[in-house]
Amino acid sequence: MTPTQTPTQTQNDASSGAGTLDTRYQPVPASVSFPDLEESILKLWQSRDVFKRSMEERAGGPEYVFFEGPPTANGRPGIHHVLARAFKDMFPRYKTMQGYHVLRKGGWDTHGLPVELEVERQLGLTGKEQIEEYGVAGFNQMCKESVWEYLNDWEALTERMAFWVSLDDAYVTMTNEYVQSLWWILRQLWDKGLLYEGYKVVPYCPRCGTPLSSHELSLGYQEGTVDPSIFVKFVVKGEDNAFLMAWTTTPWTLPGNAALAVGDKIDYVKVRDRSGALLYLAKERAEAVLEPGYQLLEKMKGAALVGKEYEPLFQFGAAPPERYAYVIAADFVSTADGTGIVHVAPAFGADDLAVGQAHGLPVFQTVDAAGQFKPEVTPWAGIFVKNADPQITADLDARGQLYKEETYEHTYPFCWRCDTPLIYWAKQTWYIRTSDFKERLVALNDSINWVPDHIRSGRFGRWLENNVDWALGRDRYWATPIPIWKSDAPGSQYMECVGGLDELSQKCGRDLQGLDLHRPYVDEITWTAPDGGAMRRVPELCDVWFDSGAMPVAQWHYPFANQAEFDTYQQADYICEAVDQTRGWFYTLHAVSTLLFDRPAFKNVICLGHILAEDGSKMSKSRGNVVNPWQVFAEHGADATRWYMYTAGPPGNARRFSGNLVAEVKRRFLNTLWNTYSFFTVYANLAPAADRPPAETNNDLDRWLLSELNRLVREVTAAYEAYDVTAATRPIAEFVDDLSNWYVRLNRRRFWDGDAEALFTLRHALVTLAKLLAPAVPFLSEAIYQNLVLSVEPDQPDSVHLSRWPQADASAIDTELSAAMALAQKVTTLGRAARESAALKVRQPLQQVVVRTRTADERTGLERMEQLLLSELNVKELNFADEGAELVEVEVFPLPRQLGQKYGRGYPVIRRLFAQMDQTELAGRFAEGKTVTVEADGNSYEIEAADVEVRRTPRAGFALAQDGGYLVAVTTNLTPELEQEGHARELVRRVQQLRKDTNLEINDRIRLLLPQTPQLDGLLSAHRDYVLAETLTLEIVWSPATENPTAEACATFSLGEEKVTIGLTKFEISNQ
RNA sequence: GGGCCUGUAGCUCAGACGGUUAGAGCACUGUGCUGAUAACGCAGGGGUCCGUGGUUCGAGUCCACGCAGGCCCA
Repeated sequence: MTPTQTPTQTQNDASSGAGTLDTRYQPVPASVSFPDLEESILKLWQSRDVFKRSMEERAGGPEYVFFEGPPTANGRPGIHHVLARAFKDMFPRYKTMQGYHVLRKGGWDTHGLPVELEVERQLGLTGKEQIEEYGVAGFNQMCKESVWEYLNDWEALTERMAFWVSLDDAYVTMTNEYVQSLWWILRQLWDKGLLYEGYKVVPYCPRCGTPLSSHELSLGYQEGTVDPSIFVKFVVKGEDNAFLMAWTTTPWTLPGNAALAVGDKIDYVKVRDRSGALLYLAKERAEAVLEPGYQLLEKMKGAALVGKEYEPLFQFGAAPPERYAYVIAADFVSTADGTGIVHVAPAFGADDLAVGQAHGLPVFQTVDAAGQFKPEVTPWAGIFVKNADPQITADLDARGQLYKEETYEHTYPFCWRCDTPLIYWAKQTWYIRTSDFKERLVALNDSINWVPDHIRSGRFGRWLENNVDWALGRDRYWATPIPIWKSDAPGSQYMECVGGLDELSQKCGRDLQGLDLHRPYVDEITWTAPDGGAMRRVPELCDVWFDSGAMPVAQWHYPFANQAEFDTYQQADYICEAVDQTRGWFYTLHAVSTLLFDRPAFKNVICLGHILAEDGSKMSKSRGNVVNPWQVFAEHGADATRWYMYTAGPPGNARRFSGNLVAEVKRRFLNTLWNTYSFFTVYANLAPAADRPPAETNNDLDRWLLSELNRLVREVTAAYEAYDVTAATRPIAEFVDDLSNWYVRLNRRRFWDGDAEALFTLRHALVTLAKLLAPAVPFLSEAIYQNLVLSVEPDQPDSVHLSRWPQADASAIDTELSAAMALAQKVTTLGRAARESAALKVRQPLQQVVVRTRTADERTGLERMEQLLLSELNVKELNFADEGAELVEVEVFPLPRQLGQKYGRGYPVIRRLFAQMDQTELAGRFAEGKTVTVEADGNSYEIEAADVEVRRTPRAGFALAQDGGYLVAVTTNLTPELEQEGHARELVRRVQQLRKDTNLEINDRIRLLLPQTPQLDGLLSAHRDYVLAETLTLEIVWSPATENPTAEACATFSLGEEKVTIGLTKFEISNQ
């Protein structure tokens, strides 16, 4: 690694090398099309192969590992992808500039339901039955091709926005290499006993015999469905005639009951009804549910009911081995309807199953795949469950366990195909036993740096704490097959998990190289089981989320190849996706890594909020408010789009997006920077010594700018290190504003004069800015760097993205100067406001400005800025309000922080008393260092000078403005001399306007024609040099412009009381 | 129904630790300045800091309970 460049070294480099007299920069037009500029930069990068070199040239440097969360290329990339890619891009760029080697391997997600649905749509198929008819081989072939449908769009967009990622080296989840790595992982989990077959509750159509996907489910909701609504009395064990009252709209699930759930913070009551039975239910529900005439006996929280055992309603078959039939606490319990006591049937509800798993409850699967009660449910065996509802209700009634029966109207899902009411039904599927690792998942999450921070213990942490086993299996076609083979011998439970293609070849005894590891081909592989059966693959496929979660391993085809690469890149320093990935990729990465390697998969993660339309509504095709990224790029450019994304608000917040919002940042930020850059090149090219750095600048404005610049470098670097994108970008915009509207404006004269120190300072600022901005706006920063650096220092890296990140030079930081300048800016603002209030133009010089600061240090700082203030405010003297007591009014202000802390409720009293006292006398005592003691209501308060702020306000004869304790006043009386000087400035301004109107070049010299009046005569004798120098006048001709035929232009205006007409001609210099 | 987040000017957003008069940009109006700027300066209108209650001498800021919106999960 070469040593990192510091500002000082830049100076040395420049002075030793490049500063020859004939150096020139490319002329930069004042206005620019950023989209055109960006296209040309793209060509430059291509021709110099900069992206590849940004990785190659850092080989051997420390590694910074970025993981690309794989998108699916079967849909068009949208603006939300631009958001994620913009945030993904900036840290690898930053780290590369810091000397790190950052491999940016791309990735594509190619499996899963979205792909299948798209192919179904293309083929006009609906449902699995038709897919099977069409043929799985052909269907999957279509999927394989469909996956790349929008690849070109993705590649083009990625390049256009300058997201540097190696797409030609991307991992692809459907390849045999990738699939084999997944198999290897599953085999590891299998060997550790972490794969098992268990129940999963799915919306299920008993007629079609198939689970429905969530989108199928959404097709079939029907409002106004009428179901039974029964209130069931569960007999409490060990209490006499006491019942837990539960409510259900699905009586057929009662034989599957395993527990009752309460909310532990919900209030419950125990009542005696008219029959004498003791009933437990939620306090809030008692009145609505119970027949009148009950008697309240007791109140308790749900937590007090937890653990209470009850008699199971039914018992079928062998006695259940596990503990069940007791009260548990669950957070899904509410008192919106029912009784606040929820019947839990793990086989028939997702909540039920989850809470059941958490408590180790049994799953009573009493219903078969046809939706009929199984044989062991003897009273109702073979009956379709919905038809059994009345019989079950009647049975409960007969046993005295039905409190009452009603009907209930609600929205219920039906099969969109056959209109059969769906049931929620637990089917057998493959699980990964993640819940065994809950504590490790939580503990390892603690070390991850989440942005925003609250995700760690909030959304993600909560998710981990409530971890349930990962339902891995899917009954579909286009995904990674679960590599488990089962013997088909009757009653056999023999299974093997296959960890790779070679292993599969061995097992079946033939070379399977070239076998497509998808359905249906992989299902054709069988061999003989030890028990004589045929080994056949289980039908399920993997959840696609497992594909992406396994990418740290599978992107390298590990462990079959690339051991070294895997070792280096197995843990990411940085990943970034939108917030919906907390339960998606963020979780699957974390889970796979924890189970396999017991360490987090990533160290830092930015979790982005979503993109909303300009009006804050959701962006969606149906609303027609989707923004096309290409259009925004074409109109405003990728830099502007990126900059908006970074600066619009905290990354975790949802952000509004529109072309208008991008246009605004382009105008305010990019244009300002561009114009400053353009300005620099104009004057640097006019001044031969432009890039000769001065040894050291003594100019306070230069030193201030360098101080601010180095503070900025420090601040931005720290923000990058903390993954705080807003803090890494917004301060740059503020600096550019200061640079353009303060530093450049105040120094115009020096640039005009070709002042080497000013030019060097500005160039240094622009070059440093280009580097600080490179990760965020890669195009504009490249354009500036190419011109300002490479034009004069050809030995520097030939792209800003190959250059080194600037280091803050602490010695250049002058906090006193920075504070003083900030105050000077404030005073200037207030001074102008004061002038405004008295209608005194800035052009008119005034005698005096009087400033009141809050502290003595601030006064010292402002004294250093005296020249600046005099010139900015166009006054002759700077004074401070603590001088000349006769000129000012005095007010003593008790400071709330000091006195509030000291005396608490005494503060308002002190404030009231002080207001009644003689302010001048009071101020005098504090000025002498004395304390003041006031008494009220028997309390005595001692106040020191430090506890008050003495405010002095100029008396009559001043115009003033104040803010936040600061006050600026200017004298309003005009002497003849001041007035004359004002006229001189007015004259200059008019001449300048005339020069402009006649299209003179900036450095053209002129001959000025003036009428000989006493006023102009006097004015010229007092301010002749000033007028000549400002207007580049070589000769004054005392002749009325209107009568002089040589005048090229003339103008008439008022100068005080007098009306004058002036003219000018260009002064031709021979021998030029 | 549960979890997390957000709520400050018409719009986009800042507001460490509770403390002097809640700020900036955009937009609007007026005005001034200008030989870098489709700029810039100044002024004006525009705020129940989502609501209610609490803690405190003092709350946009802390606490509680709500309301609205977003996301995720049911």
